[in-house]
Amino acid sequence: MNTQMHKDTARKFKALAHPMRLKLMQELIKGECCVGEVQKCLSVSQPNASQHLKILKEAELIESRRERKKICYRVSDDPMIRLIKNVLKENFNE
Amino acid sequence: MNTQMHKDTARKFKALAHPMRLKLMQELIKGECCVGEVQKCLSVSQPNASQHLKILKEAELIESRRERKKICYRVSDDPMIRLIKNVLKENFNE
DNA sequence: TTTATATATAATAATATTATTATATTATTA
DNA sequence: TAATAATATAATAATATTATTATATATAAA
Repeated sequence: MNTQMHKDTARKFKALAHPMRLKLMQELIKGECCVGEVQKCLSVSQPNASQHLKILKEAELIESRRERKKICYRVSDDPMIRLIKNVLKENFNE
Repeated sequence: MNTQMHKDTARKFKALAHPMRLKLMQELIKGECCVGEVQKCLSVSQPNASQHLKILKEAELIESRRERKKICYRVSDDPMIRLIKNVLKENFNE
């Protein structure tokens, strides 16, 4: 009964526990996005997009790279990603 | 892009986004438990056990039945349960 | 019908999360 | 080097979550 593992796993679930961040993951699973694209796609303010991306990044669910002026985000190679894909498949037929 | 579905899914993730509730699910997946057993097993106060159980129940992840003086909780037949089992398998080898 | 047992709820203070607004950083272009 | 574009961070007020304490409810036993 490793409590640290429970904390880590709960942290990832917490990162996913927001409708906007779920939509965000859904988009990133389709393919890499920069912040501006996220903003447009989810109709959200720039700082809010940045904040939500940060939360997902801190949970190690996504990663980023710079491409000239833009920062591109993509899903990371985390076992949780496969599970999220399954959730999306079940709930959204994707 | 069904927003209601995103809300519902986020609600379930939110219910799972707490170390104690993860442990709780882990125990309930092993088999039905009454509140007193949960209390002992997780070393938590009686009201706190009740509150966490309530949150999982409202997310429709668990169900309950009365057995004389006790209330027994069990995992519900929700597609999310299978995913949680996979998470536990990956993270805890269970 | 009083007492004990098992669980739930209410009230609450401490902490965390959220969206918004303003500002800063970083990289490119003029 | 000044201006612009793209993104991040800081500050903050509103709201939500959390654990704790006290109290209530519901069932069973004496």
